[in-house]
Amino acid sequence: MSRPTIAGVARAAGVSVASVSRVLNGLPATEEMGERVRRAVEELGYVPDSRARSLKVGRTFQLTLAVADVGNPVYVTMMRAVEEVVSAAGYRLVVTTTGPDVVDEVALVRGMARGYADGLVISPLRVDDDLIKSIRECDVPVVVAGNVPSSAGVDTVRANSPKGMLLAVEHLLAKGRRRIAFVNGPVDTVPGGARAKGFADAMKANGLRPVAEVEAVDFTFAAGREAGVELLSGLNGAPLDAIVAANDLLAVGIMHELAARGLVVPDDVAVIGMDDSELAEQVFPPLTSVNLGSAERGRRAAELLLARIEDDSRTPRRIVVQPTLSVRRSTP
Amino acid sequence: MSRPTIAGVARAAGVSVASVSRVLNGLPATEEMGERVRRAVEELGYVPDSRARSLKVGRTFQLTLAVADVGNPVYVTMMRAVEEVVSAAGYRLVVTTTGPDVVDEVALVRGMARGYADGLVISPLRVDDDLIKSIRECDVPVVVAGNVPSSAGVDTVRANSPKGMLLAVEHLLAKGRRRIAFVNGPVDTVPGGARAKGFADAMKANGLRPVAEVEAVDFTFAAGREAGVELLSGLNGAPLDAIVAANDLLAVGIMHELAARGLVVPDDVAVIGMDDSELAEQVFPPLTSVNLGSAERGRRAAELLLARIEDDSRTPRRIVVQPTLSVRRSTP
DNA sequence: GTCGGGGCTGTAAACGATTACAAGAACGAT
DNA sequence: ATCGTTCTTGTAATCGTTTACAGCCCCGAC
Repeated sequence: MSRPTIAGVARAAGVSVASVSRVLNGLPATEEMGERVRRAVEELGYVPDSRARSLKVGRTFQLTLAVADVGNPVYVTMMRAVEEVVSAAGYRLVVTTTGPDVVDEVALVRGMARGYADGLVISPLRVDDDLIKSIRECDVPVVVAGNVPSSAGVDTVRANSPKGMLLAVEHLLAKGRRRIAFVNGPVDTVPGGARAKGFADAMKANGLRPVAEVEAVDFTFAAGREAGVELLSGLNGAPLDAIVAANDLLAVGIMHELAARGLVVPDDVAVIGMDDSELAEQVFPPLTSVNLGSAERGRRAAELLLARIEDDSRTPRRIVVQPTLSVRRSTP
Repeated sequence: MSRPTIAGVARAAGVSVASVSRVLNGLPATEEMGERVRRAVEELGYVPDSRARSLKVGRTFQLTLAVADVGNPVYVTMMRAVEEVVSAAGYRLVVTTTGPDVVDEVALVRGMARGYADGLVISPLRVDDDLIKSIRECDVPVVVAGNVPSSAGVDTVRANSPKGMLLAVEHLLAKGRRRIAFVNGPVDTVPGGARAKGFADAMKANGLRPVAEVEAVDFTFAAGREAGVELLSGLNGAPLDAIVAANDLLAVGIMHELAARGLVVPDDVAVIGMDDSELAEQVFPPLTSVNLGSAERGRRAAELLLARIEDDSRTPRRIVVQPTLSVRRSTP
């Protein structure tokens, strides 16, 4: 009554287990052998046990994508891209979420050694030495979608935040907006840090000083809204005509707070987000957003992972994908 | 150089593999034994291989959640709820996406027999006899988050769409809107079918006839926008003061098309979505939406799954969770 | 007719854990 | 001193596959 094993199939077909295995894996066998085995398989409804199989062959044909927060629409873009590449290569993709804490990320990477998957793409929110160390020591290949120091010696695919910030700031300038505020996520995160620096540099390069800067508690919509409150009530009458947000969710949160105060986007205040996620085109007005290439990063990360699985001796690569600006109606 | 096995640890500690296993699993052992084993484990950086372990014990301690489209925000709500329950019970959650085709769903369910996970929560978009059959024959417990005929004899947790539609229609009526159109997703899907019937009944119960009905090609934002075009240009001047959409993404797509034609929500046309996903509060104006209890359905589904894993002989349960209405500003 | 070679096929040994069973040690009761 | 418990530890079987190796059969060449 319970699940048939390969031994059961062998018995039913009157052949050896080795032959069953061979037929199932497409190794040479006589026509008759193939027929008998296939019939027995069909009859018993046999399905090979992947645990036993991967124990023996040492591969699971599963790849893992780990992201911090499934609610952030930037990850769905990335997820789709990764999924496409890995499934074309014959792997299943499993997605897990780590949450915002680096200890959970470390635990996840360490856990990969248990043999859950053949490789991991991780997009870490926070990075510390422990995480780097665990990645380097990990027995399965890991590629990082995000920025880690090149000294770490791991495969990475990252965005060019500074360039992205430059696109944002210069777009605003071109539209005549010079009183720019910045809403960032936590600056102790990888994207938060990169964007803080990128924004500061972009402003300086254009001889501007930010009207205000506020740091949201995380990269969520609710945090954006709160940051909007803080920003707008902290102005004390200082003029403001544009806001750059560190991601789309924050931008959207801010837009709500602007609306609540009767300010209209983009006439009174222009808003630019980052990530160019699906959300950017869904909100109203549609959000101008810096496309940091999430889809391409996902694709490249997946390709890198597959290549490393193929050949683990390759020297680590560091790919950076360039941003573009998706102009929509939240800027003039 | 390669990964240490339990045998290596045993050798290093000068004890037997059985003792190592026992210590690691918290079975009784002397203080000294525990100490030696732990030291060897630490020293070698040993991590048990989960494949071997689950081959032997017959459990993977992984649970799978399968959804049609990770881009649909209703699933992130559900995902969060499921995650919470299963991780509290000591399981890892892996999320996979099936796509819109029933054959892929069937393949997924059949594939569960390979031992990837100890159980499955599936939220199928389309259901046919094959799918039901594969669920019943599946060697691991499956619970369906969605509507399947009670004759199927499987655990299900479903929403009460008809009741939800009633809430929507009666809310509009209470606000004085009587010229109501309906935008549905594909009517050959489970939610599409349920909502079509629910809407028709709700209208009839209130003595109303729909101004128009259109069927989008799927449940995405883009499809909503297209459906909006079709709806609005097909009116031929018929008066319209409210639209009910079968989910939030469709509703948002429609709102964009309304805006493009200079119609303002809710003054000219009220819009109601369904699912009450995070998107509903993120768009502008915030979307009134029927909360079909995705979070609770996720939670209940996960609990049902755990219960069935515990005791497979329980008779199948069918839970239905009741809707509520989240009133926001897209209705007057 | 014998021998060599090339395919198929079967037997059995892995893979890395858990666990039933047996054996040994320690200890108290008689 | 002997016996019986109880507690700890080790040996070996087992989970369900894959695959190295050896055996077999058949065929063609000498």
